[in-house]
Amino acid sequence: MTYRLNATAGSLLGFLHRGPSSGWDLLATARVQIGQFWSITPSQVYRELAAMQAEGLIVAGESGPRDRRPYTLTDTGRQAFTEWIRSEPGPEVIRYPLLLTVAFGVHLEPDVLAGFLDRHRTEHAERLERYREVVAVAGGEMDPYARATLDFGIRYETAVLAWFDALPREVSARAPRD
Amino acid sequence: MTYRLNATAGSLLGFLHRGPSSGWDLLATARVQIGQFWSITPSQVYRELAAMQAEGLIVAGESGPRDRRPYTLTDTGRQAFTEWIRSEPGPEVIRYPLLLTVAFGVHLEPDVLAGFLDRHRTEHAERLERYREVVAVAGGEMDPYARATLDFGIRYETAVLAWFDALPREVSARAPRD
DNA sequence: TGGTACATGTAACATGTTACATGATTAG
DNA sequence: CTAATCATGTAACATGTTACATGTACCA
Repeated sequence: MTYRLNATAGSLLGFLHRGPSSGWDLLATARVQIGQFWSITPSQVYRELAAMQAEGLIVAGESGPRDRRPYTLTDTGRQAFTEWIRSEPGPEVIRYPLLLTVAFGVHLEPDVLAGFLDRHRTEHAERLERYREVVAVAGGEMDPYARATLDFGIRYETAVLAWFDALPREVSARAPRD
Repeated sequence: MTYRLNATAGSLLGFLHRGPSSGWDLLATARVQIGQFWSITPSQVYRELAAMQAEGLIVAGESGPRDRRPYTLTDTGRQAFTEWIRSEPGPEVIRYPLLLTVAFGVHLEPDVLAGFLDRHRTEHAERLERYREVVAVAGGEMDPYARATLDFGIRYETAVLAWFDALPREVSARAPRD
């Protein structure tokens, strides 16, 4: 029985297949590649790396400049990753506090709710814009898997924007003042 | 400074505005009303209820049949809820393990990945079906806020299904066997 | 009258978040 | 030479998950 990986640890191992890398770099990579649907904080990265090293899934190399400590995948780690990636992915979890606010919108001043909706809509629009730029710039040479997850992001943001725009006045309108 | 609520606790207080209710019933209500974008387990409910009672946001009534213990909102609780609902909703969090699997799809046998995709697609299709039925049955008399969150679910599931269907063969196809 | 679903909870653990501490290096 | 950023990490806490324990009421 090998060490049971959680999804965050599994992803880190996945990135280590590309070669040795430091926690800092892994964090940056993760944020770019899977950040849209799998958030990761620095603490988590270092915690998982420490745990995985203790289990022998990775080994730390000599620390380089600025204490950069490159981690390398071991055979045990490779095996653990393979096991993880082959296991049935767990259920999707969406936690969208804005929707809670909407759900209890009766208890909220229309102006306040409208403000929340505005800000969140803007954020989604910006994200969509960013994804589209990535496709425009790098779309051609992306591998089909990365491309598929990016496409998910684009479709998701598009759908969310359409939702914002279809919201009935009672929900989204600021109270008229005159 | 009143007690700082988390979103789960805030939602429970929100439901208590409709009248006293037991933990069990709150759980059922939450699963129906906000379960699509805010998962809740029994443990959480009882833990938050205990904490909120300790803070005086709610009071437990006489336990009825089967130990049902109805909780009632206090004025302090009402105030805490108002404060919570008026606070800027936090960022959205999506955690979709299937997308991690896709992202690392290079390391996975095509058949296995195709199987995962199949099962998840089915689940999304079923969910969409369920939402549509709710609209068909209760759509008319739903309040616009509940309707808006349900609409979010419908648009989300629709977009996800479209994503599944647009996946390129390299990603979604089972290896041809012959 | 025996099984099933109801109803509340506790304990242990896994994961995620926030805040902070520390020192190294680089850019201006 | 000094401020900003890089890079690693720890500590404390909040939240979420899983497994289990306990007893109650209803229904066949």
